[in-house]
Amino acid sequence: MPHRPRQCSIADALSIVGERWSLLTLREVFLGVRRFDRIARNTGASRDILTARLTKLVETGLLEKKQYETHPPRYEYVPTETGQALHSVLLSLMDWGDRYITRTDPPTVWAHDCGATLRPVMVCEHCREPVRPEELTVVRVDQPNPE
Amino acid sequence: MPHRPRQCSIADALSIVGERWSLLTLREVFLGVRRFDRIARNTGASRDILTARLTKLVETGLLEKKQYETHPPRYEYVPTETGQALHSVLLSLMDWGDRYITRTDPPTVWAHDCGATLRPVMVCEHCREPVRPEELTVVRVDQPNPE
DNA sequence: GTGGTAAGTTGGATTTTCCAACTTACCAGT
DNA sequence: ACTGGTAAGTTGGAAAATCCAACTTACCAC
Repeated sequence: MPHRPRQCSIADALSIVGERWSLLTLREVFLGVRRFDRIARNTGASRDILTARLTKLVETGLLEKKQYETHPPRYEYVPTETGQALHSVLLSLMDWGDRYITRTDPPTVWAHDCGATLRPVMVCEHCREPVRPEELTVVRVDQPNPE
Repeated sequence: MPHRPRQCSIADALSIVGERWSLLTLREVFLGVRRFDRIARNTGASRDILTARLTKLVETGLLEKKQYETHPPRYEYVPTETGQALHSVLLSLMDWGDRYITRTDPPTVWAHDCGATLRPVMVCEHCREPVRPEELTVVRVDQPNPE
């Protein structure tokens, strides 16, 4: 019986943003840093790899490469709707890092338009209660290896 | 003036779970698959890399390695509280993948204890409204490169 | 003419990852 | 007793990804 990996949207997502520097590149873009040199400095990615990542993020439709000057040609990278939608993934990861890894004062703080400092909470759309892992059950899942 | 990368909890988080196979390994653990061979098959990770990842996840306190049999010794990996807390990051990533990448029927579906199929939504803890990127402002952020 | 900025590209070294085969130790069936 | 299967790795060598510093092109400012 052949074995295949589990079919899963997490794996699909990681095939787009799972390589090193992709998510930090998006972090910079979300913070408003949209040009090559600055993204390179702020992330620490080497320039050749950053070129590859930006190209991929453009090809996969997360960023758009816009020319903001013609002579000489200069570009900036702006998020598409698909790219924007990843913001909550980064907020989620940031919140986890804040709580369990960094442990000092959060290095980055966002304010919500409601006036409060943002504390992102994941809730169930239906009942609006926070999602706790122990209150979840798998309904359907790809089963690559029958028991 | 020396350049340093931005100090950030996303980077801190990725230093723990940003390598290839870490998040898929955690996905399996959250789905209840907690033994080496099965995790290897379901993720597709090669065995040596999986060994390294599991070791790191144990060392960083996301998983606990429990012996469930002594002769011969056999182990299983169970999430700690820190590990559990990553579940919402994976839900967030899964939701993004479902919506923008996979586009077919979601391969994995969770039910919430309230009875509904889970649709995870990120809200502001204070006002309980969904977090939309355009309603956020950076309050404080490490500035590695002064303008 | 000199220096600086922006957005890359290049070559070569280093590090990670992949892959298949091997190991140890037990159990189950014939 | 022998054969096959399972579990949890370990090993050696090849392949791929990443890192790094230097180079390029084209403009502008002094």
